[in-house]
Amino acid sequence: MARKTKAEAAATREALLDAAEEIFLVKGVARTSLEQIARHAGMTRGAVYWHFRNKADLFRAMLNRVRMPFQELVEEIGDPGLAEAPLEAVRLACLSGFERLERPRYRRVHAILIHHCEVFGDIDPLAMQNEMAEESCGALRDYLQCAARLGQLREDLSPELAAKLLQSMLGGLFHDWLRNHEQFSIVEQGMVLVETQLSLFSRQG
Amino acid sequence: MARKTKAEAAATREALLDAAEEIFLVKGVARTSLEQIARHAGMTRGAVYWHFRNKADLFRAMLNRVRMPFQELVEEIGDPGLAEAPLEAVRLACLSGFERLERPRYRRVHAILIHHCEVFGDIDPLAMQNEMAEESCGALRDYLQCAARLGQLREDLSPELAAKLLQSMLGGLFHDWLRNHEQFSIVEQGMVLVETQLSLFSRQG
DNA sequence: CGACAACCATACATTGACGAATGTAAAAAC
DNA sequence: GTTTTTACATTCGTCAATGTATGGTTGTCG
Repeated sequence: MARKTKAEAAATREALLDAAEEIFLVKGVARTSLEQIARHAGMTRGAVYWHFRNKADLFRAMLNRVRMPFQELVEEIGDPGLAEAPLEAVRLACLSGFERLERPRYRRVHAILIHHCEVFGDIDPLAMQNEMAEESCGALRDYLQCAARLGQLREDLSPELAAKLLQSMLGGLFHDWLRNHEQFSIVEQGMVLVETQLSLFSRQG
Repeated sequence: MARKTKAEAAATREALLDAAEEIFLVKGVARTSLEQIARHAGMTRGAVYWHFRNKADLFRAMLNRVRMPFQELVEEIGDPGLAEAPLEAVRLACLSGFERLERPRYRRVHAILIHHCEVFGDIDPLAMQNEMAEESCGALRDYLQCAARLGQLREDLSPELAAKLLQSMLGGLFHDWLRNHEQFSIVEQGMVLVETQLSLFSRQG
């Protein structure tokens, strides 16, 4: 095959990743061959093995397009008055996260990671989920501890417990929605749940 | 090979299912061959193909050993005074469910279904999870509606919303614990979360 | 304006899992 | 006691997927 220009080569790389997302989501990671991915992108396996060493490498590249640490969601808001309103910061961060998840690429990749892949090669999706969970839980705990210091939490509720409650609820919602996103809108439903949960946490709930 | 007695044959069938559970949990369903299952049970693939038509059939048989509908958990309690205390009924049902999950067989099979298998053959684990989720959510809604009629819920909280909140929280807890059960005890941690959530729901929280 | 290396297609070798066919020895049935 | 069936073990053909080696253009850089 003839050599492509650098931009064209980068485009076929993205096309391969797009095709992988779509097929992984439908057939699962284990049951999709590199041949199917290549054909769906209008290429052959040669292109795949040029851009990626193997399926695990391709999988990692797919994940790297959608990294979304929790801290980024808060910084993304950029409101400087949030240090005194940690509960509102959590609310806005959830909103920001939900809106991102509605973008097809984010939704698909997270659905694949959580619901459509097993361990394979040197990839351990459960370990990745553990990292994500611990990171978000830690961030939530920080904000709720801050809220507790400011007296914005019920006195009979420890911030650690509230953080775990909220994190479990968010995780459950996340899983449910990723299982089939057509059942409900995660922005609408999620914000209703987050707001009622936070109002139950707050002093004058 | 020599023929075994009926009891011995049933025992090897169970041994094959036990072996499948253990290996599925470690290597994932897709990456374990029937050969590995048979060898781990001290048999060969011939035994597997005698007792099961194929891998999907074996998988279904594995699931059938641990069916646990939500309603059963309530009936299992058998306390007749529960019609007037629906929140307590929910609490006890959660306790009963948590205790069951700590039994290795239940824990392993659910972990496999949720975290260690993709679609394969005519098996769709996500559809099964959907059924489980809708069933438990429906049951929770019934109990919380009952609680609302009895005036045991905060007036500013609809029972439907409370049910979704609780169901999401339980689902998140469920997923987190099944991901690695050594992180915490689901009976202890789960009951703390359920009780605080229910107390936040109740009128004099 | 060459020469090289990038970009991808094609062909080939290897692996390993499945499923079916067949063998067999003992338990059940009569 | 003979026959039949059960409960496996063994073997083998097939096929799909992987990985590698190789070839052929054509951008791109000195």
